[in-house]
Amino acid sequence: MGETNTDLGSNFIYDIIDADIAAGFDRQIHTRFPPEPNGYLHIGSAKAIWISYSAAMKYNGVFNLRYDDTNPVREDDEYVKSIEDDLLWLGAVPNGGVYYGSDYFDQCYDFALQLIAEGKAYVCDLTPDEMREYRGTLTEPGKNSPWRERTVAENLDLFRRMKEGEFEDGARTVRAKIDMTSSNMNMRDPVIYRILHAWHHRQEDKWCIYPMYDFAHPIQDALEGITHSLCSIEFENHRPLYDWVVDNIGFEKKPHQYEFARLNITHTVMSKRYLRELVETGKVDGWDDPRMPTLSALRRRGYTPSSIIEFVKRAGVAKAYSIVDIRLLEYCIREELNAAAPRRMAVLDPIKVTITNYPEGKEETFPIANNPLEESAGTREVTFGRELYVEREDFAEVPPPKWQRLRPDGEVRLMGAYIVRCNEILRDENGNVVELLCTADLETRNNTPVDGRKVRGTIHWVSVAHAVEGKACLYDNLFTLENVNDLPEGENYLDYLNPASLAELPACKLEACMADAKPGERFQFVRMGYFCMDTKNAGTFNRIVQLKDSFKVK
RNA sequence: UGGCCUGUAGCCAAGCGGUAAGGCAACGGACUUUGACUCCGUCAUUGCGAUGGUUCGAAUCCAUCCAGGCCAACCA
Repeated sequence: MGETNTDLGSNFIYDIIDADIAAGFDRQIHTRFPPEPNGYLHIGSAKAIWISYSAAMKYNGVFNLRYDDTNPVREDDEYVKSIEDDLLWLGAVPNGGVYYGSDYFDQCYDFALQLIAEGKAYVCDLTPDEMREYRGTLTEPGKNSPWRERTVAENLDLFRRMKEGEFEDGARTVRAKIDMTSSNMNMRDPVIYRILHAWHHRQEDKWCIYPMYDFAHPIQDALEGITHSLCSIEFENHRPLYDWVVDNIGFEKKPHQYEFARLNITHTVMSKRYLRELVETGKVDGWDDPRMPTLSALRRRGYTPSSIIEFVKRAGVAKAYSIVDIRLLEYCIREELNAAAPRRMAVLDPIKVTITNYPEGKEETFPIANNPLEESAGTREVTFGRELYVEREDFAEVPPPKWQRLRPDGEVRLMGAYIVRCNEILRDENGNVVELLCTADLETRNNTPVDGRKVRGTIHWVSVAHAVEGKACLYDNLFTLENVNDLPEGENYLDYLNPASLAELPACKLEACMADAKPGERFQFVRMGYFCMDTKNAGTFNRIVQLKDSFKVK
């Protein structure tokens, strides 16, 4: 999955597979990623993808992409397209193929027929309310449906007529005949087929009955030859039903389900339902709004696939509920960009600097390394002149302890160019600093001072006459909730992750920016201490600058 | 208050009866023409949710308790 991710890491899924192999398991390892096409993939999806994909790769196995499209009213082709794009972007090539759960509807129907014929499933006429009543509660057993003992012939007839469209939505269901007294609610005669006259994005109007997830999923897995069906932990309670379906249909090669804890990240909303709500209510510009935790948004922000995979690997795979610090994600992109991304100098909040001993009209260029850590990145020529801008926060009139940057009567290195000394501060009528008058040590010219004195600080600068102006889009984190750290003791902030909280979603702010880029050159930059980085492959975490207005901001 | 799952540092996480890996974060310091990076150091001193027990020896086994997660859609 990308050259930087040949190391598949380790997790307990591998241990399970190792144990299977040690016990004589002789089938080729086969996994799958089964998203429902009802939204865009997000960084939590990346974890699920990585777990299944890496398990297949580690054992020279097979990895399928399968759209789990058994609920026609929620699914859409827009999502199908985006999912495949994002999956491929991550590098998780489905070497086993791309499938649709709905393509197995014929088999699902036949298997349901088979279960009915064997007396293992029946057509139930209970209304939803009645069914709820008969189901019992967490602490009380349910009771058998009055329709549970219908004859096989009658069940078969009814099911066929359900398929023919004879009945209204919800009028009847097909239920697996298991155990209404089970302590596992999923085993209390679960519905496996429902009537739903709806347009399916792929099957169109072919069907008016649809198999439920618990019935369709194990069938899909078995049919595709999946050996290890990996899913998140909320399906743990469904495993007995999964096995029931596999066993009672009588698949020879049985897939097995294993669960892992899903990914949570601090300050980040991962619920697809809420994400969709943000999109649909227009609180964000779309699924790829830079504030979203979707893969498409992260891509737009400049996160690389490998940095996301690295994050997922470092966060680990276990069954314990956890919330990973988003700073780990930021670390992963920082680590990668630091090694590879070309740099530019940039100034967001400019303060003018005039080099008083530098002749008016004169200009010269300095070669500056594009990436000091990577010689092959080469250099660029940056034009220097009498009038410059530097970052306002690189100057401190009253410097704090250990201050290394510009200060009154202090010296600082203009990166790649001269050492300058601040001699005078010019102010407006309100006393605000508007300009610094400096002198350059013209001997230094990108060298150390001839007298051997030490000048510690180094700051970015741009030439007033040559800097390229752009738009900066600044934002922090993904969804940041205000005062998250000030929540009452003992309260889980995830409780606050609801649409009401998200009303406070921070807006993207456009700010001016100047950089030593070429006119029209597109780049994002990341501030990491005091440097900037570029570009189409670069990413971000603390702040982003986009020189081109490549996305709209409300 | 039924069942299943989980509980190791601020955040993740390894550990699977032999004396607490690693990463992120944080904090010192060195280096530095990016206060970045890099480097060095500190960071669970009998402590692994708690309490008992078994054992020469327990984070690892047993019991009880506590805390958190999931489950009562004709969603996935």
